[in-house]
Amino acid sequence: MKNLRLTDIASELNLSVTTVSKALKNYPDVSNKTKKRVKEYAQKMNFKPNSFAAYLRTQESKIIGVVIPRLNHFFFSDIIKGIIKAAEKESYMVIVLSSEESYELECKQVNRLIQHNVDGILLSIADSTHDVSHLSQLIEQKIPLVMFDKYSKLTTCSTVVINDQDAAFRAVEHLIKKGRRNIAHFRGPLLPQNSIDRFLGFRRALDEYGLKYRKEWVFTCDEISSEEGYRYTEEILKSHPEIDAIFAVADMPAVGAIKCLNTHNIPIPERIAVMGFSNWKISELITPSLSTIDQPGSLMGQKAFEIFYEELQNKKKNIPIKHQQITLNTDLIERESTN
Amino acid sequence: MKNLRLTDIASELNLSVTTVSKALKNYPDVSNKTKKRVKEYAQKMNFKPNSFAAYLRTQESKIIGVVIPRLNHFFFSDIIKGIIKAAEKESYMVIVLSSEESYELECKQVNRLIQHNVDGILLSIADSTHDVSHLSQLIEQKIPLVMFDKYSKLTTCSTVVINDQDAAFRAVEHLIKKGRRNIAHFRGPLLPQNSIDRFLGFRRALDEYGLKYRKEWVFTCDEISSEEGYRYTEEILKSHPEIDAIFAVADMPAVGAIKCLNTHNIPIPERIAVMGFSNWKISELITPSLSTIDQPGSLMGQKAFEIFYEELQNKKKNIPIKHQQITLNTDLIERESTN
DNA sequence: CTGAAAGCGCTTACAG
DNA sequence: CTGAAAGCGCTTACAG
Repeated sequence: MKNLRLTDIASELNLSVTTVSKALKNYPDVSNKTKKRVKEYAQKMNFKPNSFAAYLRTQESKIIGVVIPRLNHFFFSDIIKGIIKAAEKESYMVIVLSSEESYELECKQVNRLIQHNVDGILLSIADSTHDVSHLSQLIEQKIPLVMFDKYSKLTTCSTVVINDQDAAFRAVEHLIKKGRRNIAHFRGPLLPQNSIDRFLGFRRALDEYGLKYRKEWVFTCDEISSEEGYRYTEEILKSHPEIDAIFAVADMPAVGAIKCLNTHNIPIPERIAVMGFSNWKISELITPSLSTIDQPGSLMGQKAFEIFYEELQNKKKNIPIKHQQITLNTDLIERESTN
Repeated sequence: MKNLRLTDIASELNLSVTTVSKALKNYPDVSNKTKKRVKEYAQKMNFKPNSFAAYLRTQESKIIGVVIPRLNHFFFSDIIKGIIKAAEKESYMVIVLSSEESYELECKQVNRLIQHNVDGILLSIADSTHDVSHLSQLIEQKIPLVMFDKYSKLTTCSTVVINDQDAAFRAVEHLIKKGRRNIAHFRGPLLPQNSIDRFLGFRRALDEYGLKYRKEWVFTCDEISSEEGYRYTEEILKSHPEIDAIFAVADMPAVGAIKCLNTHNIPIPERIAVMGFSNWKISELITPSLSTIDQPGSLMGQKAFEIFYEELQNKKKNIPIKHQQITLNTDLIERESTN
């Protein structure tokens, strides 16, 4: 049982391939009667045009590529889910590739996708990406590019992000309102915009509430791992006993902090409150449960696809493309670790 | 900058398209000198043949489809990672689709992949799949199918699995050796083979160690969620105070159990020991950390791809396909929840 | 309103 | 050893 071809339908219905093709695509110069016949038969036989053959003519592959920094990462899985669902609605297939947070691999994956003639690329940049010429190249080739979550300000393309600075501000403000005055920050790596923005939100909250910024209370998590969170928390217990709250750039280091505090029998939040960022599943399951910022991953993926699709339609109609910068809302989730 | 075509290389080197194509594919009837010229130029220009055009002749799309029951699920992400890495080595692209544990959606996704001319399908069946004709159809169409993790005994295809019964046996044996005598089991849904096998492993351990099986100590987690684990643990505390250990079909219900015991200040493992299954990241991060069975997700994905690739090569050479049943090893991870 | 024909970029059987 | 030509399954400009 091979997939049905236009030729098969044509000979079955005693029509030409041309007419069948046009009927299926609703060309105005085909009689309604013929259209009806063809469509009904195609429907019955579950005919789908061979996308590879179609591509050769239309240069549209009906495939998009997605490049994310990590595959086995809850937040990105959520985004992928949103992308795949949105893509399904427009009969798009999704090829997923990972940069493993490596700049070189990111370049390579982008090139692989170009070679495979994807209609567009949705991408979240790797932490180590310092140069964006592989992305500018996409813009030049007029391949729609949408960046999500982790983006670069240097690339002129549409983006779907959250307001990291604002969300971080609210997270720290929450700690301050709970009476905390000596707040440490586990920040992310130096390069990515969102770890910078979360750090800036942290600083702005200190400023606005008249708390002094101490750079020795800022710890850099290059891996954004629970191990780093654990280690820095031990350091805090040893060398900075005055610290009464931790705001982490992500849930993983926050979970590491909680693990460390539990191990040392330090009461949370009485002695040290902990605030995460992302609202991974784990944050509600650990004891005590972790207060955090909820990021709408699936929605982010969905929006990213929708923008790509809009840009593609405009490109086909030769409408000049206006890049969009979409900022999604985040929610502060209060749980036991700060209450 | 469009992708380079054979025509471009041919005109650049004053050769025919035919010769260029043959040179690149190492046909014996092209002179070494020409081959060298062509290959060097192609290398320099980073030429990759357009896979869509190639497909039309060879019927090979260089794309495989993967269908998993859930996208944002740590274990499956791990498998996907293994698949993508292995696929990359053979220049294969991976299209990922989700069945969301729904039989209908699984059928639909398999059909979408066939329509898109994938060279093969790697699949883990949905919990609700009760009929496998959509899979038998693949075999009939000679589209290689490899099932991983969750498989059906009714489909004649290669599989990559773990020995669930044996792993479950060892998990329960571990609890028994720690002195537990009244062991509850949070089992998975009734249909999937691996929840059946884990249940059978549980029973066999009881039998071999002379413990009585009590069906009122078996609780079914249809969603395999932490919420179910939490709820059943409350029920145990209320109605079955003699229970001194829980063996859960997966980490999530086990984590729910720990959450519940923590909330009620029940000491773990002194009063109740808890054993999970899968070794998700979360299991080492909660307090107390969770003893569990480590499943090699990434390796499972890798093997699944490799088997598909082998079958495809054999199919091309018209070698009859021998299906392989691969069983990967699991490890028992002892952590605080049983020690 | 319908259809013959060209062409997308490859591969490969065939001719020279 | 090299190349002209056919053909994979579509789409679409063109002819009638």
